[in-house]
Amino acid sequence: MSDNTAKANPPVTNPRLAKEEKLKALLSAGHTAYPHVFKRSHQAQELQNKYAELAPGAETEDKVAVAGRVMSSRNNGLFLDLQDASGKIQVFCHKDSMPADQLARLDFIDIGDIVGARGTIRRTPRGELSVRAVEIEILTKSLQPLPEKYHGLSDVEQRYRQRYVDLIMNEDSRNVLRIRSKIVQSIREYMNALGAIEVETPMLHGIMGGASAKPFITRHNALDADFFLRVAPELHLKRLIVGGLADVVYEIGRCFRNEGLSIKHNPEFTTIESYHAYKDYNDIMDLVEDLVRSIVLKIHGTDKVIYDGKEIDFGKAWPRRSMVDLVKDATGVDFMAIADANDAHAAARKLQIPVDPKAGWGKVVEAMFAEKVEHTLIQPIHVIDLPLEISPLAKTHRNNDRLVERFETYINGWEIANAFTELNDPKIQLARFEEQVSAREAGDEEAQMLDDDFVTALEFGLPPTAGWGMGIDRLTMILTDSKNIREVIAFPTLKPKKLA
RNA sequence: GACCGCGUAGCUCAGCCGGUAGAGCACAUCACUUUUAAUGAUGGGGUCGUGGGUUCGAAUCCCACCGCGGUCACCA
Repeated sequence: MSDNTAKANPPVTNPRLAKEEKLKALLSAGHTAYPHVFKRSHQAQELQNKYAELAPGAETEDKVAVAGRVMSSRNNGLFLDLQDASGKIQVFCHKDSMPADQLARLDFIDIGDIVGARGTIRRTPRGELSVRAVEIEILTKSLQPLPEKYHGLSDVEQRYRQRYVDLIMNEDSRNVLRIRSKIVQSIREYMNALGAIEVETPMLHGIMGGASAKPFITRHNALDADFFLRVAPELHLKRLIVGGLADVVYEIGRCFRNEGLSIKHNPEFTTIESYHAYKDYNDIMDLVEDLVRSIVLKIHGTDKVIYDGKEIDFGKAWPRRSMVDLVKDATGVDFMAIADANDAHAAARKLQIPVDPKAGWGKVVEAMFAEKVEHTLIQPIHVIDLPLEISPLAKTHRNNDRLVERFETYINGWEIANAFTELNDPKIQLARFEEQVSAREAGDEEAQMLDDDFVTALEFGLPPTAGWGMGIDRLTMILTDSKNIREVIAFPTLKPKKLA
């Protein structure tokens, strides 16, 4: 208003308030802070590529229009660094190139604002490709101060809670999520090329099944019913094979497990699961190996990847070793020579590995594997022929009734994929479900529930089928050298901030 | 869930054997028209995570709580 009011107010020094003041000034000067559109001619990286050979000091008449966020400003706005989704380009705002009214707009522009600039391409004598601006325009006024330009945003909590700030500031964060997108896209392309069809099955399940896990429970009001958020899409996908929808179906989507968080576990995570009629687990081993190798090649251009300083070689043929053999290599104990659970427990005690006293032979073997073998499996390997006891949905091994035709693929000591020849005998499936129910009643919260309708589906007839699932988050971690699963998830689960 | 560590300005960090809070960036004003973390001068900005305790006095010591990270346990 009057000069008096202006003088009465102390100078605005809070960065946030200063931006509000500048917004007001911008509006009173007759500009808009949020115009509807700006016609760009190029992205920054396109120009960097197109003019890669332009010599320092060279001026062109080539007119371009660029837009992006102002990441830094030097010499009083003479040089602005614009960042767009492709990269960066400098905007050069010289008084000799800009009409006075355009030059005056610089007063309203802050670091963090999104601006558009029109002008000609040049390379400065110091070698920086620049747009010599004739016109400049605020496309979006930013009201929040950006983190410090040199160190950026490093506070882990804030990076995840305000991922948009992290993405503005950290190219590494942008790259990880971009690679994740490419991985998912590569999987789709691969599956579609097989003639598979992509499907979507329910996330709200009335019965928990498809994996051993603790579920989230939620409520549908109108139906007055509780639902489980799915722990796996498995049982629905097999129903689609029963229905003959396609010989190969796959789903890429979220699963939810109500368990602990860790650098390898987020409560919601993404898997691909796929089912293949008239195939067995041997076929799936070939498929998983070929698929993963092709993704690695597409992402990295080589079949070798460095994770945490270790080279992982996806190129060589992946070994196929039985779980019991691997345990034998690591411990000297041949569990196939051990007939019953008591002897298995005795062997575990001798190896000083704690095991749940209720565990049967199969769970003891699994515990030995988890303790002695798992972490050593850095290079890709298919661990095959797992105990039946821990595999209620897999078909009994054709040569050994204590085992199933199942494999887990390990890379970097982590289970990346899990697959089996599907159990399709409805009577055996019913019996396996009943064992799960008993385990549940005995206190095993992760045991599955009896899915009657799934048994009915099997009674209609599931063709010989093999299926598999793969954790996309973990694969992405390995391919982006990420040490924490939260890095590969745009918005990882965090405890909600309590309101004061 | 258990244990260990961390929480100071918008951001990155000092300060922590108790004596009433500092730097750089950012912000404001000024100077400067070929910079690259631009530069120089001046200035403003803090419930030191929250609550309680010990003390003449607490960012600093103690306790509880909240949030985050790491390790372990369960799990993909």
